[in-house]
Amino acid sequence: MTSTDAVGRAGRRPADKFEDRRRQLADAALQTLAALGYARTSLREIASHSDFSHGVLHYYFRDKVELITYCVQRFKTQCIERYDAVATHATAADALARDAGDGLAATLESDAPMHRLWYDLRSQSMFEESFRLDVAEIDAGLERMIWRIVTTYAHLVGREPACTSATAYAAFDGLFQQALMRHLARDPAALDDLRAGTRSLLERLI
Amino acid sequence: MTSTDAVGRAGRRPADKFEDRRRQLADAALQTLAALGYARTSLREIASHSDFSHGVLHYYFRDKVELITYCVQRFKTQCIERYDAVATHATAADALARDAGDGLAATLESDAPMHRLWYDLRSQSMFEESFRLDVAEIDAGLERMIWRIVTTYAHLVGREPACTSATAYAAFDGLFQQALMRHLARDPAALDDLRAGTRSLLERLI
DNA sequence: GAGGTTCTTGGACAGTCGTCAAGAAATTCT
DNA sequence: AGAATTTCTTGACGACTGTCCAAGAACCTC
Repeated sequence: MTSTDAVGRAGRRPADKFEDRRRQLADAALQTLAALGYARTSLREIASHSDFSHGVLHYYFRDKVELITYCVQRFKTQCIERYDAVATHATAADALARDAGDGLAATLESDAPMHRLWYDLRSQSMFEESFRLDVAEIDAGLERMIWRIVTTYAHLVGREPACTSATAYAAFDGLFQQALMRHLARDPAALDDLRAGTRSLLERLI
Repeated sequence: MTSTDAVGRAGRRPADKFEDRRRQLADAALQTLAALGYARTSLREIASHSDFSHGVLHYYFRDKVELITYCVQRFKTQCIERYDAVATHATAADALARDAGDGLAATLESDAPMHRLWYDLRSQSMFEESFRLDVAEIDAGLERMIWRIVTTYAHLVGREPACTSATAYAAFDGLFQQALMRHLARDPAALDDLRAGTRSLLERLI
């Protein structure tokens, strides 16, 4: 029976193989979620985006909840790594503002499906308590990234931030979300407005 | 056949009765959506929140898409009416800032399920094109409301807004969304932080 | 290569979904 | 009042869902 018990199996000898397969399946699930949204993602749809049949999902995950939770956590680590890599080694304030705006616009354009998945999952967390912890941790990581940019910018112009970390993140998050929606609606000005808005917010929040 | 054709029926004589019932069913649907979220709302669940059985939904709506679309439009009119009623007849800047923060905090606390439905539907609109138009109109109405507050505040302190209407709305929307999530997670500081953040943003954006 | 373990498949299950149609019930009209 | 029409209920349908399982393929060790 242990051979079909994902939890018991997870801690065993060739844990690498087992965990690798979990990651592989979770990536297929994330790809499906980003394409269809949470409401329309089924296990068979996930399996069809992978190299396996739908039955294998219950060999590596106890049930759908564990799979989705694992996906959210995996998504979280990817986000944190990504955002921790955002370099803020600019030496001039306006260069930093430009780089920040360009960076946000670049990831919005290239990773739009991933970002809309993030907002979808965050909305789900308002209905499903089981998602809240992971979502809150991702949010905290994003808030730290924004705060690093804001404080660095402030110091480059010889000032201090004039708002809390939470307020700064909320403002940038709202800006990014609006830009994402407009970009998905094929508004050609969405990216430029995001760049301009980033600059405007940076100037205003310090 | 016209008796079972919702579209053909809608334009007939006692159109009031027919339209009233559509509104009644749509309200039951909105109540269900606010409670369960979009992903878990089924027609039978909606009917159980009304005084009718599930079959009647297809008498008043062609299919589920038309029902949900009708709900979004109805939700929109309620929002626009509500936000157009937000009085900005304060005569002092700090009184307006306080009223705005109190107003946002009050509706967040009393209508939290409705607000999380809004963010849920807005996320869905990033996946389902059919929602985008209505969602964009609600967003535009919200943006106008925020802009009225910002401009009124600016004029009360003898200045002009220092950002675009879109940027101001994005910032306040992000602030409100963060506060809503924290409030739903039973963070006792969520409402106070929303009030403080509102004041902070008003001061910063002009 | 044989035997045992691990992995994967594909089908079956019980339940739920949106949809529809037949007829009962309620209402309106004459 | 009865007839006609509108409104609503009930039960069914095919499709899809998450879950589970028997069977076999693939892999490894001896």
